[in-house]
Amino acid sequence: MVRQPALHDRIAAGILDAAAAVLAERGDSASMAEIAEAAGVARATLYRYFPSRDALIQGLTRAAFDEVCARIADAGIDDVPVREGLARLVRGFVTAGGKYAALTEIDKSRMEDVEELDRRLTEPVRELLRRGVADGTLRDDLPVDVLLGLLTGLLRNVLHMVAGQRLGVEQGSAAVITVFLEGARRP
Amino acid sequence: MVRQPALHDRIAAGILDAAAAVLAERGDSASMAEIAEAAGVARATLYRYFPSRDALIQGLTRAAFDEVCARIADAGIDDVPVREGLARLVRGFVTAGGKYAALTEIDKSRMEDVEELDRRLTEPVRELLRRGVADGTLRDDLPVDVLLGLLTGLLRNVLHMVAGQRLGVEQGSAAVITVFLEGARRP
DNA sequence: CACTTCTGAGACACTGATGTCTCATCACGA
DNA sequence: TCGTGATGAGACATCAGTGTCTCAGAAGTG
Repeated sequence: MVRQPALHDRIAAGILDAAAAVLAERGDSASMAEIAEAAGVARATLYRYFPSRDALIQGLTRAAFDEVCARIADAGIDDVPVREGLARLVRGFVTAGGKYAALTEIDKSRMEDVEELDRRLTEPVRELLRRGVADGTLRDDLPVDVLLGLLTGLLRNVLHMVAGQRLGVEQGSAAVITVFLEGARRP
Repeated sequence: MVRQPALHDRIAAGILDAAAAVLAERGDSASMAEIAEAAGVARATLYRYFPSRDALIQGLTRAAFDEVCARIADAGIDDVPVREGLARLVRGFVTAGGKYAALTEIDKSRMEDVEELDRRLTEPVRELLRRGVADGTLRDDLPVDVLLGLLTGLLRNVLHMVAGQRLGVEQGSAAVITVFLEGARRP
C-alpha cells in the first residue's frame, strides 16, 4: 500500500501550511514539536515528510516563493500602466503571500539560494518601480530600493494582519494599493 | 576598585547596542557568544552584566521602549495639528528607534510585560490617528488598527534600512512621513 | 476483506547553546 | 604606584531541541 501521490502531497502541503502559521507567530523559536502538533501529525511523521528542520524551511521557502512568483507572473504587471501593474502586484501578493509571511519571521541569512529566490521575486517589482519613476507615475526623489522597502513594509504588515485574520484580503490589498500609490505618487 | 557607575553603565550600554545590532540581523538565532563577540567582551562578562539571555532581552526591550517613548513624549504630538504630529512622531521614531528595530526580529510572545510596553508605545499613536480620522485629516475607510499597521510597516522597514546604513535618518523620516501622510490622507 | 505501508507514541542519542565557575592577568580609581 | 575588583579564557554541567528508531495499531488500497 503505497500512498497515492495525491494524498501524500496533500499531507505534505498541510504540514507546510501549519509550519507557515507557527513560524509566522513564533519565528525561529518555533520548535519542530510545535509544528508537528499544529499539523496534526506526530513529530516522527513530520520528519518522515521533511527529514530535517532545514529541509522543512527549504520546502516552505520554495512553496512560498513559487506561489507568490507565479501569481505575480500571471498578473502581467509589465503589460499595463504602472499604477495598474502595482495594483495587480499587490493583489497577487496579498492573495498568495500567506506562506511568505512566515518567511519574514525567520533568519534567512544562512539559507542557500535565498538571494537568488529573493532576486527572482523582487526583480519584476523593481523593474515596475523603475518604470514608474521613469514615466513620471512615481516620485523620483527616493531610490528605487527605498520605494521597494516602503512597499514591502506595507505588504509585510498587511500579510500578517491577513494571516491573523484581523483583515480581509480585499481590504488589505486595497489599503496597500491606495496608500502606496498615493504616497509614492509624483507630486 | 569598584567601577564608576558611568563606566559600568557605558559598558552595559555598549553591550545593549551590540545586542541590538546582532539581533536585528539574526533574530532569535543570534547566540550569546555572537553578541558577546560583537560587544567586544567575553561571554562570561556578558553574563556578569546580564545574568541570562532573558535578562539581556529584557534590558534591551526596556531601553528600546524608553528611548522611543521618551522621544515621542518630547515631541508634543498632541499639541499640534495631526499632520505635524505625525511628522514629529515619525522623526522621533526613526531617530531613536535603532534598538527597536532589533525587537521586530525576535519572538516576544513569551515575554513579560510586552503588551503593557507595546500599549504604552502605541496608545499615543492610536490617539493621534483617531484624532486624524475624526478631524478629517486621515481617511476613515480603514480601521485605526489597520492605519497603525501600515504606519508601523513603513517604519519597521525604514528602521532596518537606517540601521543597516542603507538610508539616512533624515531621508528615511521624510520618506515615511510623506508616503504615509499622502497615502492615508482623506480624499 | 486482506495485505502492506503508514503512523503515533515514546525511548534514546546527540549537540549547540545557555549558564556557571575558576584563576591568572588586566585595568580602574584613589 | 598600588590594591582591588573586573575581565578573558577556558573548562564544565545542564538541557531543550533535533534527529533517529522501534513496534503495535491504524489506515489506505486493490
